[in-house]
Amino acid sequence: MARELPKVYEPQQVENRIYEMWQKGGYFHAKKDESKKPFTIVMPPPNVTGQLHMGHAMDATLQDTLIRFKRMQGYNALWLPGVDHAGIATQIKVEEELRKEGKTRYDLGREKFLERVWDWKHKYGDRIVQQQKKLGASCDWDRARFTMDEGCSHAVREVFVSLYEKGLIYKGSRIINWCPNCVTALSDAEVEYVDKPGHLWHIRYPLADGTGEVVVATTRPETMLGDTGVCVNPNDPRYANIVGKTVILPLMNKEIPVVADDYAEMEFGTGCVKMTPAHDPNDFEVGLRHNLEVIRVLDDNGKVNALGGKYEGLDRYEARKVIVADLEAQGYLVKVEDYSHNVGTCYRCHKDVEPIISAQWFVKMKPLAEEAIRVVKDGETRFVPERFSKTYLNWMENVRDWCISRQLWWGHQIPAWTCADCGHITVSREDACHCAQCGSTHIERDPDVLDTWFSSALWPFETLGWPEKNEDLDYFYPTDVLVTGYDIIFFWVARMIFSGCEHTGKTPFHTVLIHGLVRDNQGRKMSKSLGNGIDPLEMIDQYGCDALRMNMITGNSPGNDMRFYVERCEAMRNFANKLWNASRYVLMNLSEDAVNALPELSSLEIADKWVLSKLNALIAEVTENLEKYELGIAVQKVYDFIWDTYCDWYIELTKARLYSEDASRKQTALQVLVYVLDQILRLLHPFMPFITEEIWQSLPHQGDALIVAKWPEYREDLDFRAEESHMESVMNAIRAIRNRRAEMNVPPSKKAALYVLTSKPQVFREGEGFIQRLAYADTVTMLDKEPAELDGMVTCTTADAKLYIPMGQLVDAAKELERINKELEKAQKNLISLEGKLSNEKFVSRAPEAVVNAEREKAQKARDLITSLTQSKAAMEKLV
RNA sequence: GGGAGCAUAGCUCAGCUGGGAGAGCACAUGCCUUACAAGCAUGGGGUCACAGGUUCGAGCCCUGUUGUUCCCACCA
Repeated sequence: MARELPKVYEPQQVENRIYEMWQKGGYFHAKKDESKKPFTIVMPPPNVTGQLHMGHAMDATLQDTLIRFKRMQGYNALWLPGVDHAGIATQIKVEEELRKEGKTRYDLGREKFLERVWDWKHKYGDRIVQQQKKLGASCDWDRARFTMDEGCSHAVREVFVSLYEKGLIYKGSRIINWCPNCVTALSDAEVEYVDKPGHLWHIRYPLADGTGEVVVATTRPETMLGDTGVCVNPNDPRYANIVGKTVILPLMNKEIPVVADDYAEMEFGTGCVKMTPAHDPNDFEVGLRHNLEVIRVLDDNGKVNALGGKYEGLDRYEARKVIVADLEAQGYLVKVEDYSHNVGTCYRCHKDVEPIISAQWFVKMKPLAEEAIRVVKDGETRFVPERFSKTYLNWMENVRDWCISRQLWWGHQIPAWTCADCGHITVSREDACHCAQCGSTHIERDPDVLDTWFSSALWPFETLGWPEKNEDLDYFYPTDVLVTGYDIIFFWVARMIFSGCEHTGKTPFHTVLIHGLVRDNQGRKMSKSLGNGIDPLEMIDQYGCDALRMNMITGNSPGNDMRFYVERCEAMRNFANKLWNASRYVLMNLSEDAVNALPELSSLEIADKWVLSKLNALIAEVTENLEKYELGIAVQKVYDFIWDTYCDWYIELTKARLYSEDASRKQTALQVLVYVLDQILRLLHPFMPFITEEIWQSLPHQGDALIVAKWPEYREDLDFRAEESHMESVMNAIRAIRNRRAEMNVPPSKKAALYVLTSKPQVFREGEGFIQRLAYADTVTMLDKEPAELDGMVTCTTADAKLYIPMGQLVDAAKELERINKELEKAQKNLISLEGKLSNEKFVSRAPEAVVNAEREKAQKARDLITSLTQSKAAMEKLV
């Protein structure tokens, strides 16, 4: 045939070439075409700083598989890629680079610093894209977007202003999560709570009137510098008499009030809580109710500020030590207990987060959440697996206002200008040059930028041109499926849904396909600090992209974490090689003028009908599985069909014909071989795109490329159930004979005669050749009754036949008798259980008829088997 | 405190609507059978965590228990 294929599949020789071919063919590009239905996936944009990791590989494999499946089904499939500017992550990277030069971002100033970041983006921003291409991603790269590009910036500005105009964005002083290390505010979602061992310090606060004292307990003694009250439960008899009095705040020597509020729980600690409204969200709330002063004692870097008296300038942890020591020295410390508690940490740098009162911008979430809840409850957006909708709804129903301002430079700067003269804040789509209220030109733009997720939230529609009206948006939006890990449901999925609902009036996708995390082979998260990460690119180099992709999908179900085993890559590489060699077998036998078409159905033989019928069922099932997002099940079926049905059986079944002199029989076999191979390649292509395309190109084919070939469909005319079951009868006989020979250690080279007693002589006559070849029989003889002489005969019994092999001296009568007894016992047990079932009146009357009949058949077969085994037993006993 | 997942062969995991307990790897035996030793054939190995319940029938549905992992939540 056209090309001589190497004996071992070498992905390195194939993948880049094939990928280039696809790109040149423009197959990844989707443009509006009313004659086709669109199918759209927007890619979760990886961080521009990112290095490809297994999570990306998982994400990309699932999406690419779906997109390729839909493309082959005839949809106008668009997979829209892009990259995220990743505010904090990127800024930190560039700042690190600066540090090596001995500089900070402040040395450069905002403008110069941003130039540096853009330089960095232009230099490295493409790396992750190149890596994704290695995964075989069939994205429409022409449409690739960046969350900071002009269009996205425009969309962000539009959304900010319109939400502000609707009163859904506001600026206010609230307790927010502050990372003193990253020096910025964080949203609630960006805080990770970690259980850390700590202490509970019990501190004595004397009553100002000298009549006693209260003892408060705290995990953060340094915050006492900002204490402005003490809180007890109004129903607590122990403290009823001191409510309204004041206590002296130790170290600060300040009088602060005792207030009564339900917040204090009588059972916990002493029932008495110190109030630090500037550094604790609950205290803040209590403070509001009781008019407590708000004194912020920590600065942006987590150091005690001027309001902290003599502790000014101390870092929060140093301050803690010194304060505890002072308390102890002055006799205020009652006791210290070990106490482990939840500490909020920054999801970026993992340093402890400080709750701090600060003026920030917020999105008012309640009104936005309503519709976002409705679309999921009404099934307009469905999570796969379903259980994640619970996670989502639970979050959405309890969502709090979203702090969107960040004290960074890299990001979308907030379009708000504050007037130095009248204090009015002007929020505007165009850059403002004067105050909208008083007209003053003494206005200054808010230096803060928006949370990175603010722009990611718009991803499904900003990438299609929103807010401009355009045909792509009309055609491709709403998108179809969103594929992502469960770890960013809150960060991203939830925010996309409410953003889509609010700004486009439509939920952005009908399905959210959730996958789990890829862990190491011990079940640990892959992480830099553990050094247990496995580089997907390395796996691709070693085993090929297709093998890695198969590893990601096989044996995995949606939403569940998976452990990564290099061994499975190896297994999948072996599978690729298996397919490769099967294809070589077919190609070796193909003539120059071979065509890819089924022969006349009338010329098909039993094996052909068997394989075609099995293929037909496979097509129906795999298509259904894929449509239900059961990729793991789908791929398993294709794998089994290829290895077991096609390679181990069908190819073997065709060998006699291929090596025979009968040209027309040979031709039929070849055409079926090619046809089935072609169909297999199509079914496997979404999972293993490279090898399938490479082989397909070598086969006779119509069309330019497998990537755009038509997805197989079930064909009524290829449903050969009767022949399928006849073939299975013959195969069962072959298996039984092989089994018996293996038990007796008879080598394949040692052929033996075979006598067959069967109720389906026709079938076995047709399968004679197969039995000879695959069960090492030199002759096959049909019997119409039990052979008279059973000496030296080995018998095996299948559902349809009794097979006799004269093995002469090879038969160890004692051993054989033992085997027969064992089998007989098993059969009798089986029969007893079946008869029990059938004599159960309830079973017979209530179970579906088909089930009952099947049991009756089984029982009959069991009886036949017992009869036949009993005869064999008798014969064998004579020999012992 | 609330919620969710998981528990099936030595290991890692599938098992879609309840009727046959499966795959890969590992293990054992025999094979270089003209596509493939990265292979072929054959085999051993499971109380489907435990206890109840529903059902003619439960790995699958319901209740509870135990173990384990994760998510959410302001108990100082």
